[in-house]
Amino acid sequence: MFAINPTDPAPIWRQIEEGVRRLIALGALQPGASVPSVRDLARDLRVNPNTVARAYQRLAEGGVLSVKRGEGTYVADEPSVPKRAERNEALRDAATRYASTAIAVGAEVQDAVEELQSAFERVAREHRRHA
Amino acid sequence: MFAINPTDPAPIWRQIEEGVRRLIALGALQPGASVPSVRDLARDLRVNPNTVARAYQRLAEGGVLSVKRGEGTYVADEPSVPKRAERNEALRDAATRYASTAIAVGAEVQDAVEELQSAFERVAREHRRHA
DNA sequence: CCTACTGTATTAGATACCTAATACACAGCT
DNA sequence: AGCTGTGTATTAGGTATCTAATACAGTAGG
Repeated sequence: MFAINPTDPAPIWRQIEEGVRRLIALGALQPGASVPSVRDLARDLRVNPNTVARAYQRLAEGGVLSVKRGEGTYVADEPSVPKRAERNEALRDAATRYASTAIAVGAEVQDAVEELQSAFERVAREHRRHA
Repeated sequence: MFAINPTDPAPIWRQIEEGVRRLIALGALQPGASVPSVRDLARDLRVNPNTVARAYQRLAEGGVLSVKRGEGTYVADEPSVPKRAERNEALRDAATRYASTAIAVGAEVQDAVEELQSAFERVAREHRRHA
């Protein structure tokens, strides 16, 4: 699936939440597909089942996953996508954080852009592999 | 100086540390210049003095700031800059985080790049203002 | 000397997060 | 029915962060 980054200050449940959204956005997880069970993913990520459960619950609330209690969890038939406003806000926020640290380490815009493009390819490729 | 982002999962002391590095990298804080006192900056950022102190101490350890106890804190005469290796690693890490969330919200590379460029300008401009 | 400002240190409390260990309720399958 | 695998809930303990309040130590200036 994906990996947890221990150096990322973001809480693990949020990393999981984002990871699932990523897989769906990339098409690695199609609508109706089943996602790993809470315990399976927890073992896979070397993480506590409660943490995975928290991420799944948030995704279910957000209409991204569909939970069938006792049976399993699936990608919703029509996975809800963030509205344009929220989407732009999130993107802008993330861009600000990236730009801030880039400037702090003395990088130029060009460096940051190149590194970003590499990251895009790398993340996408990594996901299509384990799909 | 700069602002604290409450939505940023990074701890406040790290945001302060990065903020100071940013100001120096942009030339808004020249070598030898005095930085606000612990209490002043704390009041300015609406934050506890201990949190600011922690950031200053780390920056002093890193050779970025020079502390004169009882007198004040100043930008080091030759502010140490991260080595190329660490710098690239940090940039790469930050780029990965940005790319990850960008993909998660369904953004394309072009969108992410544009937003990044805007963020660069915005952050730089914001700093030169309050310099 | 005294006051006012520096950075520093300590203690305590609150909150968020993660882990671990148990349970419980539901679905599917033999 | 019994077993196994689902998601869910609860309790406890540990760690990191932030805040608040209070001191202590050093410097500058009236």
